[in-house]
Amino acid sequence: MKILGVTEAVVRQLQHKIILGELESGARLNEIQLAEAFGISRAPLREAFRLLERDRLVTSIPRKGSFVTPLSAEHFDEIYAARRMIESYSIEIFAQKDIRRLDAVRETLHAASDITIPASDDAEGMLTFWKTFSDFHLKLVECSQNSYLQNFYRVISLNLARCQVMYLKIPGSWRDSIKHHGSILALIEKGEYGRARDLLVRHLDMTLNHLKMKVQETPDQSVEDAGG
Amino acid sequence: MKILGVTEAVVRQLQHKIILGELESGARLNEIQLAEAFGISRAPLREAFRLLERDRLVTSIPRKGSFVTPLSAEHFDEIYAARRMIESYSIEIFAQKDIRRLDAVRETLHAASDITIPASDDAEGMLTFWKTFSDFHLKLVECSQNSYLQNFYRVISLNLARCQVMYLKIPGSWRDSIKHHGSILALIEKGEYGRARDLLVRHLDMTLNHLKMKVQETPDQSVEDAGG
DNA sequence: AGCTGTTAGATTGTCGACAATCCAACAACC
DNA sequence: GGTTGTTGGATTGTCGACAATCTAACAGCT
Repeated sequence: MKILGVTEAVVRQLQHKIILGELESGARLNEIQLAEAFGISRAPLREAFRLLERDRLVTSIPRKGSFVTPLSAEHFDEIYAARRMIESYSIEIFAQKDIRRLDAVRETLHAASDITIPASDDAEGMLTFWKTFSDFHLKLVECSQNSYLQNFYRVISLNLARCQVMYLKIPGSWRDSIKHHGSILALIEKGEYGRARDLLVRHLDMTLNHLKMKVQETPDQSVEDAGG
Repeated sequence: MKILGVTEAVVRQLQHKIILGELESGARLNEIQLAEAFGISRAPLREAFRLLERDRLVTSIPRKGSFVTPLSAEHFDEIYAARRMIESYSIEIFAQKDIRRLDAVRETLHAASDITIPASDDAEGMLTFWKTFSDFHLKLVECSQNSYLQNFYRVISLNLARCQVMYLKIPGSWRDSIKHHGSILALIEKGEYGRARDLLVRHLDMTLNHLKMKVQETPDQSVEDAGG
């Protein structure tokens, strides 16, 4: 129970709803309705919209309204291209700066290898599951010691989460991911940055392909009414 | 004279003030004072803050206030590293996708070659000067056809502008820049992407070095009171 | 019938006021 | 004298109401 921080709480809730798809891609976000639903006034809600807009989860059009940022198949390519770029760069940084702060990365990987795949209706489980995996890549990017990149990667990561929620249902591929992550980390530790980079890119491409296949299978999702 | 769009107008004005250094790095942004100065209420001003926060020009700390995002020498390195990464990537995309949409890039370059260096007290001139140059790089990034990258580059570009305002006073180096830009474009058009990339990186490194030298020369700036 | 102007409803934009919180100066105590 | 508790002012957070704007349905005209 929070004493204060209405905006913060609302941001987190909306964030989760958008990631989990409870608020559909492109859905209108009615200020009055949502304010009533959260039991707050419109002022902090609008603040929350701006924060979410910063993370590209919400798109506001002046005098028109705010919407859940649409996320189509083309965005998958963009997101993965951006990931490829940033994470490749991060590995290059290892080579250049000889950073040895991999403890945090290793920890996140360890956490990931223990986790179990959540059921499709287990929203909270899905979120922690996503967070665990995204943390590995995030820690990797943190090693670049570039705050701009970290910010950017956070945005990427959040939107990636929206994609991955669809992908989560594919069994087995997550086990492969954990293996890949381990191999990448091992290569970095051995100083074989080139091979680490290659494996990373291959891993990302594979994940992207799986994701796109999955989306092709289910071109239209059942529209769920999130009003009540 | 605008009929409506208070927030938009305020955003632009604050943006310019921050870029030009009229609002000092780290300066507190008092809501009441600024609202009065602009002749508006605090609501749209706060909205403006959130928008500027998205662009990393303003940093808000909950229940503490909003501040002009500090920009120290370390940020120069981060910004230029990010530029290097993104623009290198953009050139790689040329190689992969064989994009031939360079007309826009060429136009911006042409515009840049005509421009004259503004006087240090000519604020408007400085802004258009910056915009002209940043457009070249922005158009380059647009060729990547990745909206995430473009958004990110916009943020980079805005913060870069803050750096470059300091740099503007170095005569001659801008002429070099124009030459470099021309050479890079020519290499891309000839399909020599590797050399284009190398020149770009060299150009960025040189600019960064000039910038850092300039900053070293003037370690403390005269603090200007922007309150009245 | 199809198009355009009007109008009513809904929605966003803005405002001024109040409540909660933070900060700094001052006083009391060890 | 230094440290801690208190108190007042300043500032941010939140609210409800009004104004400006947009949307869409309806009526009137060609």
